[in-house]
Amino acid sequence: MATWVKSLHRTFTLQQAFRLVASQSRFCSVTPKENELKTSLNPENESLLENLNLLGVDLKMARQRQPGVLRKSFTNEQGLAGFLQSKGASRKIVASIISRYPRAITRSLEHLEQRWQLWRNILQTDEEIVSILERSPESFFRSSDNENLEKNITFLSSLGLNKKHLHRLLATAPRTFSNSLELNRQMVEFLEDICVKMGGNSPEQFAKDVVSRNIYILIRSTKRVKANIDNLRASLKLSDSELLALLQGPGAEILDLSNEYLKNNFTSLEQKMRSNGCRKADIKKLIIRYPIVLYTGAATLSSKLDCLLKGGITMRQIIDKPKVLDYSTQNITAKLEALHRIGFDFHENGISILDLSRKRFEAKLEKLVGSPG
DNA sequence: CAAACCGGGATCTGCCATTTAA
DNA sequence: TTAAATGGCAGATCCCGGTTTG
Repeated sequence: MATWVKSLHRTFTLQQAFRLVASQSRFCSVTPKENELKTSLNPENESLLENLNLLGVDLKMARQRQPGVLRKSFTNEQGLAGFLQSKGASRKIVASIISRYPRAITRSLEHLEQRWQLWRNILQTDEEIVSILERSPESFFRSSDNENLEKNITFLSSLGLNKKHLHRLLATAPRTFSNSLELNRQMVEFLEDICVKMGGNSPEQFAKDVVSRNIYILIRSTKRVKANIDNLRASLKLSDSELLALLQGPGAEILDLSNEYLKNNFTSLEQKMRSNGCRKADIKKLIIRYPIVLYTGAATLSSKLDCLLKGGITMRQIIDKPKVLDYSTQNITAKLEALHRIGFDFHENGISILDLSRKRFEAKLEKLVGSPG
């Protein structure tokens, strides 16, 4: 009874009252067999199921994800639906949200209103929030702790992240804001510790730089990030200052990769380069200058390198100009073909031309054709 | 002027396991 | 003992163009 009373603070509809009576009478009339005792004592709420059905919710999916929600006596599916629709979500979106994260229907209007406002402090429009909820309902609904959300915003701001950073963070890694403040704090402190241990003198700046360069870092475990840092340091034999510079710079982008994936990518790149006559120093140089090379899966990277080598480009040139690896194999192939047609000489002219956006490349190509040389 | 530098945009969730709360 | 809350995991690039530099 106590829990019922507690949940009564939110809108109490006639429908919900009816549902209570219905489920009680069902409870009384059933004489369960022993092996069915559990489910019969706490069956799914029929009128809730009906409600959800009317909303277009995929019950099978909801049941599979959070079965307990379907057994609750008091829920707020209508309030939630109305709320989301008032923010511009279509019926279909609402149904999809509830199907994928049923617990959403346990939130009160008051709570929803408050949480939405907090998100609106960072995101400009309701549409933007709706699109994030559609993408990832869990990020918004998994935690019911608005106070914690508020503290997170304060905390992240205190790191020196400005409005634009926060926007990017919430828009692309919304889970960050549902983390407990403590978890976020741990990651930040972990990063600051790294900086201090490596002899850096501005740990706060370091942490801020890493977070703003890798917006996914706060939804990773410190264990994972630590393992990646340790592996990078060991496999590249980095000094403290080298490591610090790498992490504070472009290296931050690969810290959130899963440990095995990063390790595999490194090993396979190393092998590939060795078999093409590179030495340890070459490998180190490439990765330090262009750590994102490790972001690419082994198979993809390998065929990309093959494509370049086959096109008459040397490993040496790639190491000196790693940005050419930015583009897809397909893109590179097309450029190589176009350049081959006009007899472009990479030895003479370098490979910078490959590291050009489509527009710039085409403009360049036109010039080369127009004035041969 | 071209080349080099540099950062940002799109996207990045959905599930499972464990801990905590009622 | 449930359900809620929370933490953590695997997954796996490409492209563009403004600005600075030479």
